[in-house]
Amino acid sequence: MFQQIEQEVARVFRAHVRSRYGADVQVVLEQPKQSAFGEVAVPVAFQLAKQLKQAPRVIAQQLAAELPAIPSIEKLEVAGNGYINVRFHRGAYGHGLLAGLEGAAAPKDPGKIIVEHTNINPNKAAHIGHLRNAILGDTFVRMLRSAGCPVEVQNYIDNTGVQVADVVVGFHYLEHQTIEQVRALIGGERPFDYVCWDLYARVSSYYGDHPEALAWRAETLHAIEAGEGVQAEMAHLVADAIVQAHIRTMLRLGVVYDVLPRESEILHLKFWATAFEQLKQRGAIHLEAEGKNKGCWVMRGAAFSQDAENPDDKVIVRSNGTVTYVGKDIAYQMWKFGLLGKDFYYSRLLTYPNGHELWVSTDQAPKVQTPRFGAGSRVYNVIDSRQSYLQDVVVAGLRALEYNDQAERSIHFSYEMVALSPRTCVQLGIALSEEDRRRPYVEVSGRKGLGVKADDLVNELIETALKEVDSRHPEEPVEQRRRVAAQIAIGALRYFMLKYTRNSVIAFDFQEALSFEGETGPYVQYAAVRAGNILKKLEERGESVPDFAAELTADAMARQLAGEDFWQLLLAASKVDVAIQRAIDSGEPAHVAKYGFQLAQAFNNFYHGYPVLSEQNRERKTFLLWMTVYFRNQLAKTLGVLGIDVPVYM
RNA sequence: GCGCCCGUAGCUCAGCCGGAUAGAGCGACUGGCUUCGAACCAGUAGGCCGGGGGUUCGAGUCCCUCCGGGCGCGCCA
Repeated sequence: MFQQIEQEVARVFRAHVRSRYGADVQVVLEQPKQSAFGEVAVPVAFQLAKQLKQAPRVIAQQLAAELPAIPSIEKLEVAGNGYINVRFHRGAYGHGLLAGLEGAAAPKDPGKIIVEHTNINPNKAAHIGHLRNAILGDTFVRMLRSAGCPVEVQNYIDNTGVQVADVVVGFHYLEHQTIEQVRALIGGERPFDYVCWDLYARVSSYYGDHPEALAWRAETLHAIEAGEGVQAEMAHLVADAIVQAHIRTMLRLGVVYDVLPRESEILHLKFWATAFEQLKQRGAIHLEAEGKNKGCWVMRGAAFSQDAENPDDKVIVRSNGTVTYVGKDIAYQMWKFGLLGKDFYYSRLLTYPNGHELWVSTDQAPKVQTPRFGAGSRVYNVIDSRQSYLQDVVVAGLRALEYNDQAERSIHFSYEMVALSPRTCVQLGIALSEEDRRRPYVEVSGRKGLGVKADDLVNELIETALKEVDSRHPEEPVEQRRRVAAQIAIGALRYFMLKYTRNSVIAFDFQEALSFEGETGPYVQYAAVRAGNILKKLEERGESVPDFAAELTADAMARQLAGEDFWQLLLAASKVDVAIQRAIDSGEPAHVAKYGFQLAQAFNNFYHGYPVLSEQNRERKTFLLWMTVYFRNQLAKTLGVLGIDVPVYM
């Protein structure tokens, strides 16, 4: 509703400026600095001042006096040096919201959007850095879907890479385990992804002491690529089991996927060979005849490097004929846009509890009809900012193939790393140097096995939340208390990962993450629960929710919204879609989180200032109840976009 | 060396395309529970928006420069 009025205001202003001054301006609308100034501010007089050589204030006065009437607008006021502040017709606005005239705006670009996120090496348990990736990606997907965009969620699985090979080295060469023994571990007491977490760290440190052991890695990689031998079989076993573990971990946070494209199929279905041909034909890469890259197929550094002076070329195919990670990524990116002329086969990996199906790539033609994936019109790759150089190379590859539109629509949705606060390092028993102790944060290393595992963190959050829930609701069933505690824990975690903008390094701190007060997920959840409590209490008293549409006429709305308090509250609550759209445009899920927090603050204000149930005036009480229902719905909608549930009680 | 990111209240961070008096949470200090349950609310203190130049009607925001910090720059992924 807010958006529609904004569009209408901009349209009328633009048309009027064109006919009155013969100038075509893009009318931008702002939020007035102070809410008392009105709902929308139009600074168009400033834009015109230069062209017309007149004071902005004079132009603003002319515009305000002469602008054709807009039904949803009550009046225009000139303020400051030339702002035109717009005041909505409050009764009509409230009545419109009540009548459900929201109407989601149609997406500008109806094509399918692909969002790739999570993308964890399937060789060990997920850690908090992976959580930031998955939560950012998943929330962005929810934002896009909320705005009506069709979205496909991909989680790329590098099941044939060095990291998986290293764990196989650990099982096979260091521990002399057979396939059967590893299989037994998968169903064993200790979570398999935790077992691999430790083993991977051991293998990494073993390489440090015994560099000759790197031959084992080479042998294993070779076996994996050839698809033969016990190491290859073990690699599949390990990767598949770890993928299952990751999917379970992410499901706890409400993160689900549509398809898992795997590197093994990129290899077996010769995606690379196809891409290689295109790259060669179009001259995007060339065979280096001499120098340090002799015998390699390289991409010219000038194509992607920011360093104009002496750009280093990027090796795409090594002199031994094997393709690098970037090369494979170019092929994968081409597939995402439907530019490869090839597709995977798919098989169903599992069905989520809500019925959603998860598919995985395969190299075997299926006997039954399956969905198809890829061929998107816009691609977001949620990848940590440390890989921006490689992402630049991938985009340069598309450009070198003259897929300029697609290069334009390849978006590196980058974010900064999650480090640990020094305090949390000490808590985890990680040794710190004097220097580290003084830093605001300390980077952790998966190879050393240092860091916070995602499941450990979630477990700890649930235990902390459960203590609170138990103390407040000892009479409720244990199972339900656990469910509520889990919802609060996930709310806290998701909000924590979302409250920072993407290019801010998060210094993860247990104490902060475990907090449920202030600007946190539980604060927002609590507001929604409180709204629900009012309605629950109403029914307990034998009253029922009034027929709002029948009782709250536009006149009644106008009366109730005449006061500044209610009007500002309602206005804030009506802007969920505005906030989401703004967050999509700026690529910042944090903006939705911030909005949710402000919405909760607004409701807590309302809750504190206006006892709903004890209100004596009939119209006022009906209005307050409607506000309660409206707030609860808007809070729930915002939380839903953040991937956070509203518990039944708190 | 080159490139990218960051520097805003004691701490952690917001600040939309340059706009009106720079915001929030935490922490500190004062107050508020008669259950629509305080995981809350009200209030106080706290700022040369890293420094310096510029652009303009106007700069936390854009440009240049310096200082400080982080991250990249492999025939690893």
